[in-house]
Amino acid sequence: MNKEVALDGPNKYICYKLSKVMRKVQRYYEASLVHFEITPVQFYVLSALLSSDGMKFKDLAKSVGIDGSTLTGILDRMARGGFVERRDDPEDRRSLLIYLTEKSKEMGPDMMKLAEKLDRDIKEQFPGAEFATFMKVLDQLSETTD
Amino acid sequence: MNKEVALDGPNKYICYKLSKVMRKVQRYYEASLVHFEITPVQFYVLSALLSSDGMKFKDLAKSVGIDGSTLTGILDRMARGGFVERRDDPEDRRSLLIYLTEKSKEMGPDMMKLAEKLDRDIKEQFPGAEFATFMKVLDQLSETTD
DNA sequence: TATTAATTATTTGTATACAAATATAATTCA
DNA sequence: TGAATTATATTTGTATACAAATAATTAATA
Repeated sequence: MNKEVALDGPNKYICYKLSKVMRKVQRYYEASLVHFEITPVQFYVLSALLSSDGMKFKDLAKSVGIDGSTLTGILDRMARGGFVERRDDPEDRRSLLIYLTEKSKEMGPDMMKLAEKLDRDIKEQFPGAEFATFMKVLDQLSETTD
Repeated sequence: MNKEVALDGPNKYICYKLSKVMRKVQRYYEASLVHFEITPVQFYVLSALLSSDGMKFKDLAKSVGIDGSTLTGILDRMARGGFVERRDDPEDRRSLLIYLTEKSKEMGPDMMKLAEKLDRDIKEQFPGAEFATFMKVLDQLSETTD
């Protein structure tokens, strides 16, 4: 009678739960951001540049917390989509400065409003204190300098 | 004086925080699991099979919550590493049954003990009630049937 | 100053992750 | 029964993600 597939399987592990929820939330973002023809990760990069346009490649990578070799590909696709452009750094010929285009400066605020709405809709499902604790633990996990 | 890179950037978005923490915790798992020559995702698959060996491919994909096209590649690498083998399903020639090898049945419990230790070390950093709330929200997010 | 070090971004290789297309097999139903 | 539909796993294409190797440039130092 019991067609259940596993007793616990991987579901007890923190890392497994995190990745499962992360992928789910990411697909939720994707479904809305697709109207802007941008991916969640590209939106994070755009969002960092909205705070500080013209960052060095290296600082941008640090600011979104991803590896430089990953960022190279993301910027390739964002440039192809007309969201950013690379410019030479006049002070260091090894370095690149990353700038938003007019298009992304215009679209950026709408994307941010959308993302904020998605976050509100998620938050809404929980008692305020519960979700605050959730975010607090998340922040602390992201900060610990292991 | 202020060389900070961004005022907030993407860091206010739930999805961004989740992915950042998830990647960090995953790297933490990786660093230990590498001694078994297995990746975190492959360990989740192994863990599902430890609960129920010989599952159908389709049920295994559902059980670990990943797309079938992703699982195909994961099983290729796990078979190459000697952790699993595919067998024909005698009842349905379209279907495959996935079995653990002797090697993975032997190593499995040690991997689980290790993962449980990693989880304890994470949990330990927080007051019990806080972490319980964190896991509760995580579970609820993973279950909502959006 | 010339050689060595270190820094910066890219490339290459491997591993997820998913959508869409494909091939094979089982099921439906006309 | 035979054709159309459905189910199953794989393949292909695109997008992260990171480690290691590379190319170009700058900094350090002998």
